[in-house]
Amino acid sequence: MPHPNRLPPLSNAQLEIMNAVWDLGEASVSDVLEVLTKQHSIARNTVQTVMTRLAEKGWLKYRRQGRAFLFKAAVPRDSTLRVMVDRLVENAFQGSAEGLVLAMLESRSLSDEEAARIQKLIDDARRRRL
Amino acid sequence: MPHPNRLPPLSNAQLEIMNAVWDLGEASVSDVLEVLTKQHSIARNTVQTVMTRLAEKGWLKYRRQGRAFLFKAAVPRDSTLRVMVDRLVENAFQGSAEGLVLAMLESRSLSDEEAARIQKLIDDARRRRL
DNA sequence: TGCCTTTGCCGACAACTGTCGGTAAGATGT
DNA sequence: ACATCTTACCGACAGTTGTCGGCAAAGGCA
Repeated sequence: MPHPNRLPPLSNAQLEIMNAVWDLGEASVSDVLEVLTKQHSIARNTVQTVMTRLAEKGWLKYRRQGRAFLFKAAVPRDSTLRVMVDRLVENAFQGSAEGLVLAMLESRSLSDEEAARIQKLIDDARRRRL
Repeated sequence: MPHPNRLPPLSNAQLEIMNAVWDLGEASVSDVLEVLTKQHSIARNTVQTVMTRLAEKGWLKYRRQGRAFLFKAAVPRDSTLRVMVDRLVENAFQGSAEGLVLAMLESRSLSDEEAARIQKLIDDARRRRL
């Protein structure tokens, strides 16, 4: 179970594929292709190539099933997301998580309902920790 | 004043340089080099190349001053950071800002003091908005 | 048996990135 | 005037990414 810190960062296209695999649990190239084509046009071989490269790098593992391969994520989604956020905080916000939240608040993409839910989230987390 | 949405995403090395330029306001290659070498070893030409390419892409603008060039960010830092966060929320958290906050909370990199300050931040923002 | 579909494999390619070296032209100091 | 320093300019190179095409084997169907 490699830690995502040791792995190179995921590009957007790679993340899309990882998301599909995380959602599906175990998936063939065709399965992932099916998911992705719902979002935008993409060739089978593109998916194949990216998945192979993700496996080479340790993001995916796979096993044969008959003639095809079934891929599974080699790294859990949540730890990967944590690392991504940590990196963003570190690189873009000089380590200030507040800075990140501030940026979210300034962006219209955060509604008041969401802000309220987030507050509750933090509230609960703090209560649990103290 | 291009909007960062129209610009290709910044890699890590590029972000480091943008950070230096944002901090300095207006900076020559040497100025940026000086800042970066405090963090890690890097050749002058590396900085030069990356800055030139950032200018080609519209992240930086520049003017001559004597023999050298002075660069300025062509895009404000805050809107760039907003876009970066929005993209992360979109691509990694399927649009859920809560998901991002949850990831931060799960990560040890968020102390309780920070959590408290963040709560206050959201509190203030909500009060101002309502 | 012969054809169509699915799938893997190999290779390709242009773009971008991070990294720098070499050269040469001005600016500066002695 | 000469040596040194600073800086821009040009070019290079290996690695990664996103994108796919073509071929061939394996399996299923008429």
